[in-house]
Amino acid sequence: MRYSQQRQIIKEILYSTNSHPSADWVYNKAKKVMPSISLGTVYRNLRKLEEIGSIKTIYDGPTARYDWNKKPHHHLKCRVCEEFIDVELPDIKIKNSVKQNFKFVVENIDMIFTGVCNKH
Amino acid sequence: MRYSQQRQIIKEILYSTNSHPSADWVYNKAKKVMPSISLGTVYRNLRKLEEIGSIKTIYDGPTARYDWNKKPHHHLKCRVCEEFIDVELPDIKIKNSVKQNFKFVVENIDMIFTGVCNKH
DNA sequence: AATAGTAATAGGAACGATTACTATTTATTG
DNA sequence: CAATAAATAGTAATCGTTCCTATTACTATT
Repeated sequence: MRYSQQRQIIKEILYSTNSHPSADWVYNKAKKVMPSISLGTVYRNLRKLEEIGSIKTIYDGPTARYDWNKKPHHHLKCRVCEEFIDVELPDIKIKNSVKQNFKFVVENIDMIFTGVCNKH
Repeated sequence: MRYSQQRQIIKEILYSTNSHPSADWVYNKAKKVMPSISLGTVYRNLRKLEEIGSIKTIYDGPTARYDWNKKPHHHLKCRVCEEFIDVELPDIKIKNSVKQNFKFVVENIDMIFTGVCNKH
């Protein structure tokens, strides 16, 4: 994959926040650095960054959000401030329970805990 | 809320399957019973059924799926057959762990286990 | 430094899922 | 059975995302 300034900017924006932003948020931030950047470029590069394993995609209802944190982890979603908070939780037991009880080979677990965070 | 035949049909379709169907799937099934039904009516009534607590909505990427099973439960998603399978799992421990370690009041937990089911 | 080759871009059209709008129909209630 | 208001069908609009295409810009080679 060839270097591109646009992709570099997008990557830096993602790596500078914990807010698990949407593509549109990234696009608006990127426009401040490079006004000519297009939304399609943002989507294409987010997909590429995901492909090469630089970022992860999480889904918040119908919209995708992007996360630089590649360590396996789950998310707390505060319904007051709408923030996503990363949490590393031991999920081995629950994974094994699913494997044994349902003969289902688990490859990935997504957990979203919705509630109220400690700021409220 | 006033009775409507359309809503009744939609509800019956949902309650007759375990496949966690999308709005479009419900629409196509409903058309077989009532050819004049419109897609907007399906969406409006799915929303209403959710509002009054008759069904639950789960998100599969950009598309919503609807579930008559109101008992708290999680989902296994087979990446081969694309089926969603309901599972009741004890999540009290993990919930308390989140509460204690992150001072986060958990109101709801959504877990999606992606992998391969026992048919493959 | 100029060139060729090709990957990446900007901008806009297209797409799938969903919601909004509006004139018409239909359930409910006196 | 007539009045009223909620629900509908059909269609336009919206949202998030992907696709398309002519143009631009990295990079390797001269």
